Amino acid sequence: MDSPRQSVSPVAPSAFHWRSFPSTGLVLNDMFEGQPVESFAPAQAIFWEGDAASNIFDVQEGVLRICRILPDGRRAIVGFIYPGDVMGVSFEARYLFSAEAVTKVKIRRIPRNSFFAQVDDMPELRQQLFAVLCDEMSAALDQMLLLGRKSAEERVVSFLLSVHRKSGIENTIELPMTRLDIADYLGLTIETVSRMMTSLMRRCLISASDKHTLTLRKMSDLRQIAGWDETEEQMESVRRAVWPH
Amino acid sequence: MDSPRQSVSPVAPSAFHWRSFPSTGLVLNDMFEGQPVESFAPAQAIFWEGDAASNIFDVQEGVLRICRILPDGRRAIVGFIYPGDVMGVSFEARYLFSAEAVTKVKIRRIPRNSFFAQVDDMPELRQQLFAVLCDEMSAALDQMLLLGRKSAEERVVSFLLSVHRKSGIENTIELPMTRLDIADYLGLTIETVSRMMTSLMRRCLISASDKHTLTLRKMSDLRQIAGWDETEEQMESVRRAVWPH
DNA sequence: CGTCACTTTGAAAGCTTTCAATAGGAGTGG
DNA sequence: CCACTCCTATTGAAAGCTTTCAAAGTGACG
Repeated sequence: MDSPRQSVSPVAPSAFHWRSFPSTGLVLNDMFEGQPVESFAPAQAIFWEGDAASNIFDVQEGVLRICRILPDGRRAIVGFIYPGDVMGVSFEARYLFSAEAVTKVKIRRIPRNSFFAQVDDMPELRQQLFAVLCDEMSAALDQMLLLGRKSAEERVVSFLLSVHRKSGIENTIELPMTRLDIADYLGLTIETVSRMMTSLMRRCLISASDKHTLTLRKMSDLRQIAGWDETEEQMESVRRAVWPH
Repeated sequence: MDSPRQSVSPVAPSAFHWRSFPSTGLVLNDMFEGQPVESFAPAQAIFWEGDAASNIFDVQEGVLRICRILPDGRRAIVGFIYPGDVMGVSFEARYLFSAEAVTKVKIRRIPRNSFFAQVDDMPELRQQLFAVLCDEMSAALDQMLLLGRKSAEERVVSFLLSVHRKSGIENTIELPMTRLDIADYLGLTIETVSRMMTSLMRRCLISASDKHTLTLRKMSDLRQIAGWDETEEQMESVRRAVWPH
């Protein structure tokens, strides 16, 4: 996937001029240098929704899930966090969601205060912070379309493709999360997720070496099922977040 | 609803100190002063998803819907925009969604370039821009939970309550959008929305003077149906976006 | 080899959608 | 002022997709 470093200096779309800063090459993740690395075991929580949002986190290894819970226990996973992602940059006084380790996870943290103080002073970091927020927003909009208007099969295939785009190697993807996590992410039940997987395998669109390692066999068919037309692919190339000036 | 002016200087949660700037009282909306006011008729589009994101908009009057469409025509409305909202602050080179007038709408626009140039130079505006983005993110997370895990009735009631919070007067709310808009916002069909409304009326939880003007009769019952417990109410008070320092 | 957690599969139930028809309202023209 | 049209909303009945409930299968671990 794109590291923040890569996403800051894309080919500039013609419509704008991009401000050029003295190229220190500083990226958000660098702010965490020198901080101790903390490890979390699978299922451990890093923070809970509603906690005072005292820290910003940099994920070095592993995968996290971020989720919201209804009073009666129903859960929605609103995103998965991969290495290189900066997490907890909500602007509110309290975290908007809980974060839990899916796999073993290594993170570093810095206090919100100093994170924002630094970002406030450095235009380069500021741009990146905006970029992060806008990438998150873009992903959130995609997810709303998925949850509101896609069928179970479309949701599962969309998910597989998005994992592939983020962390796929060749045509194989790793799904470190459980079926329950996937279900809560897609607004389905574990049974439905399982059935859709089975159905895709029977049709040879995917195959599984083990339950958490899949191979995507027919990308173009899968893309069509997910509703990822060429337009969407096109969009990808311009969804590099940048600060116009 | 809260104007940006109000949301910038809330009671500070105890965990942080808030940077105090020379109080110019400048708000994002002020950046649009002097710009001509443009009018749009209901159903007119202000911009389309994928258009070059050349402008930022300030909504003075009316209500807009912002939506995404699947290749086959299925539509998801990802939000409604009310007066005072600033729209189009995506960070990408192209708009992430289409914006269409629900009612007659009056807007002003400024070029992205100058919007960001100004914001970049003024810490006060910067904070507000972050605030806007984070409010949007918070709303997006709420919506994902709604779409992924709430029943039809819970969705409709949640919607009514959120409209009430944004623009309710006493216990009455205006729903300028059609049932189709509401359905596309809630991931339902118009028939289901209609049935839920009918059901709520039969139980005297709401009543309607006309199809677009409702009275919420039993707020606490409605809140319970929507899954808005006291915790959530509590959250509201700390969801005033601010820049920690 | 037994336990436990996760996953898969089957069958029935349930909720929402689809299809179809009716009703209500605003605007137009005779 | 009424008839007519169009669009939106409501209501009913049947269909469909996903969920729920239940049971069996799989794999990691002690």
